[in-house]
Amino acid sequence: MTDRNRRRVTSADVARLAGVSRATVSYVLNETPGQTISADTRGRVLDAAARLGYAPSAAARTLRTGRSEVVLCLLPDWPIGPEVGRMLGNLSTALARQGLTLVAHPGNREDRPITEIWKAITPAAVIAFADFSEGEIEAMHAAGVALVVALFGRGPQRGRRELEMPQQRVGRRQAAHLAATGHRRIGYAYPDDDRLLIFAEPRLAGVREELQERRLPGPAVETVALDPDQAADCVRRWHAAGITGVCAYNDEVALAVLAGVRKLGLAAPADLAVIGVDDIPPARLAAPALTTVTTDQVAMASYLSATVVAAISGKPGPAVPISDLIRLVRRESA
Amino acid sequence: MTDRNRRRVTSADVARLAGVSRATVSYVLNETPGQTISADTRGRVLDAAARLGYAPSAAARTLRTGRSEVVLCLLPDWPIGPEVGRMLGNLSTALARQGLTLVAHPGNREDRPITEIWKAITPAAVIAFADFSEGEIEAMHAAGVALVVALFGRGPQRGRRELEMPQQRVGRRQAAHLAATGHRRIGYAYPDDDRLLIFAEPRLAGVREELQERRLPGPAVETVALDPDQAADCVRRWHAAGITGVCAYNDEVALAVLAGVRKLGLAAPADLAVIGVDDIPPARLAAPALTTVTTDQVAMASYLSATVVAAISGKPGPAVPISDLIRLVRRESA
DNA sequence: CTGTTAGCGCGTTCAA
DNA sequence: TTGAACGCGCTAACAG
Repeated sequence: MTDRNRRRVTSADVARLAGVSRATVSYVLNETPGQTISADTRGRVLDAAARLGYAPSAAARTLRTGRSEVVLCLLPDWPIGPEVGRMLGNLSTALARQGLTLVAHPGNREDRPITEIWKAITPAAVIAFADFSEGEIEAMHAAGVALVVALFGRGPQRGRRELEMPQQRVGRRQAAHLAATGHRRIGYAYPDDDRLLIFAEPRLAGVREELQERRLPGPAVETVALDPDQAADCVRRWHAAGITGVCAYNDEVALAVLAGVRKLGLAAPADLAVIGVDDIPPARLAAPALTTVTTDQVAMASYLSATVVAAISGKPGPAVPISDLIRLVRRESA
Repeated sequence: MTDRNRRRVTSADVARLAGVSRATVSYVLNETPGQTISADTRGRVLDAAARLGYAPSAAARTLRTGRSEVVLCLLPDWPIGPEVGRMLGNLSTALARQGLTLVAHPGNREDRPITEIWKAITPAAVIAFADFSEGEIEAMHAAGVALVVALFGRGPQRGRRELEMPQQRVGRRQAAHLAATGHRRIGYAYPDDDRLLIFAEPRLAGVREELQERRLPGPAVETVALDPDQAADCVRRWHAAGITGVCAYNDEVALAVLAGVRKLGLAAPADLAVIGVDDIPPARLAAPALTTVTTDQVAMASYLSATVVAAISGKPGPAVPISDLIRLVRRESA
């Protein structure tokens, strides 16, 4: 039944079967405003298209309109967890509502330069976790990419820094909770992976700010690896220094701290309170259940989506929604 | 300095600056075999292209050649963890070596149908986690997609089932370890999420097979939610039924079982041995450290990549590498 | 109001 | 090394 090696079905095929011109097909299928097509013709075209299984060539359309409906997200080269996954899902949904398709490119550092990637896609916009170089932004605009957004990154840059502020607030929230529950000497568990620095720096900065505002001493920073023994060493040092509460970079690091605490025969939060970030599933399954801070991914995604849509259509983006983005999930560890 | 609203740089611009025809530009830039271009001309073209920052339009190229360099991966709508992330990264690298660009689409079920997605991309191949319907496969081929691969799925289907077998082996490996360490009555911790069924079924089937071969009673299956209390109920039932070892669907479920064990004041592996799948970072940080089974993502990715590349070029794919894909990470819980 | 003709957008490739 | 046609959908201009 199915012819294996037939040509693509084009709008010309539909036109032929419907007995109309290609232009008419286009008008009907796109519901072009300002064009009046009789219900009869409409029906014939629609019918023919359905019968043939017509799918317009994205390439041709993109070529003609100079704009694709695709938004490209360049993923960071560090391991992406469920949080990023959720965020992408939400963003995808939000963009889909605007007729945009989100695709993500998993960026391994050994891969060819990102140039190759957007060249192959011709996206309407590019969203990345790290900064772009001036040259890259240059080149993308030259290639017709409307918008380039960097989610995180340091240094003066033309790309917007849409999500950096929330990251700092995450840190502040952690510190605030610890301070509010009576902790005075606080530690920070920094991740053992340079690639996470774009996230870790603003979070740590947030902790610093919060402590400063409350006139508490700055955090005792330890780099903690995802290993019970190494984490135990850090815990020992914190304990010896009179630290009673620790903000961890994320839940995984917090879990490592908890493992260290257990290893030393100590208890959380009695000997050391621990608070993470993300609320990954294992957090509530830890011993003790991990207190953590999450961001409202749905709100974040729809904000980001609005920014992208606005920028593509040349309008100014929405204001950053500062409130209610961050939530504390209080469990047992702090 | 940078003109904000200039036109795209096209091959015509390069041709003009280099003082040659567009055809020549194309030949030089693509290093078309069978064409002889003088070193001088070559140099001028290359130089002009670089000076203008020329990036060929992917859309035009795709339109003309009828084939894009993009491989689209349709992600499942369940939360993707670090394992899938790693796999995508590896696959991306492997495909990049072949000149293909991998992009992933995070598929939320509320999104528009997948049709919209490949229409917007025109990929050379589509890889998906779940099965496609006959109609979808039909439509994709009609739209010029060369290859459609379903990674998992049940039912007779034209799409290949490239990774299903390894999943069964994962289950077998879990059961084999438990059996080898003296367990006779074994439980299976099934995930509390219907969307995971495509993974869960083959894994459970693998456990069943292994037990059957060893003439042991079939697994006592419990659906365990990611919640300490509910997990404790399951553990209680297992314990009462004389089950001494449990294979969990994945590490998260295993962590839940472990939480249940602790909750009841029992100990792992003394009262109940637990073995997971994936080796997520929290696994080694659990109490006790979780024994688990992993698959060699790099090998898997390069195998999958080879399959895609072969199929795109019309050659038969490589054989499934059955050996050394699955590794046991033995820690304390089993 | 209905629908058609014609040409564009851009890289590729055959025939000259 | 080049002119010219092609792949496919969009849309301004135009004719019934």
